[in-house]
Amino acid sequence: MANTNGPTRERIKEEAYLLLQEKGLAGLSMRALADRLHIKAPSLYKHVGDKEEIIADLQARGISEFAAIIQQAGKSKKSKALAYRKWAKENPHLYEVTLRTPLLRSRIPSGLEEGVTHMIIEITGKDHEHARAVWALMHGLVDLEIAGRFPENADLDKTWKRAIELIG
Amino acid sequence: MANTNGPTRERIKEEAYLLLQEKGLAGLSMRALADRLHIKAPSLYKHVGDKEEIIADLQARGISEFAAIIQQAGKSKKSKALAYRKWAKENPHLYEVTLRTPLLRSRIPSGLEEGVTHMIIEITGKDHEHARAVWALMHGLVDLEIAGRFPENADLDKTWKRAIELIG
DNA sequence: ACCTGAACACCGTTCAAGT
DNA sequence: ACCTGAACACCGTTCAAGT
Repeated sequence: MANTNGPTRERIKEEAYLLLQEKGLAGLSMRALADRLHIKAPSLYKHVGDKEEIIADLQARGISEFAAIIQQAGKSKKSKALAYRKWAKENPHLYEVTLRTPLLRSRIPSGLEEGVTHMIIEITGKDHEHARAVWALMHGLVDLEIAGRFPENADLDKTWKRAIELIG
Repeated sequence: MANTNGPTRERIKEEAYLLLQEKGLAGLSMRALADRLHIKAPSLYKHVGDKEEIIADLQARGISEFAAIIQQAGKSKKSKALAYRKWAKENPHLYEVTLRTPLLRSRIPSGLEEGVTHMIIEITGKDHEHARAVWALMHGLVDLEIAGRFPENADLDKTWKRAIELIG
């Protein structure tokens, strides 16, 4: 035996997070993850069910981080919106897993998603429909920006300013 | 020789489009594409440079279709918005390649992207910033809807109505 | 000029075998 | 209880060899 103690489930998920931040979603393979833990890929399956379990854990982490960031931001809608953008740009890989990958609802802690929805409704101060439209606007801006979809000469600060006016 | 005529580049790209519509982006592999053309995967490389060339072609097709759909829709912003939603929902795989996959700018016909940008600005009737915010809102709504991100009991018709009011 | 099998460097996952 | 090598069914792509 090379190791006296194998990695715990927590250790695996933490290492998956670090690997994601370093190499992105495409670089997060079971083999690469196993390498970092100094075990072989098949051994991972003694600790986690499958790769989806790892992805679901990262999504839960992303949702929690996101909620914390928005709550800590200033009270105005503008502060909240700019915090959303800042967080997404600073954590593009986590953003991709959390918001650009189908949500593994059955595998994340129940209540997590609902909590965030509730928070957004409180911030926007109106009903579900308005809250969803606001969220879609923020998400759309971030998504198109991360994907490099806006032309290079686009003034995105100005675009966000205008978007925030829209939802004011 | 099994075939007297191998597939043309056009035939390959058309078959790629059909395969995409049937099996989605994940099902669009070079091997599966070759199977449909009754050749082996390595033979594809005598006709196309690589898989990116095929993806770029699909993106160009998606952009063109999208532009046509929006132009054909009624003149009001509401009609245009609902046409956007309808097209995306009816062509989720093409939407994914075209708008959820990094745009291969260097490999699509020049002017295509700019043409669409120009069109959106004309429709929204204001400046670049406003047009981008409107586009982000539409894209965000579609993206979250396709990804199944809204709760199951969400009334999306109502959400779109509210979003359209926002940009009125 | 076009097509092929074999190969390379990858995936996620299973399983019998070892300790 | 945990780890392993070998294997299976996949990827995109290259290349020498055939016609």
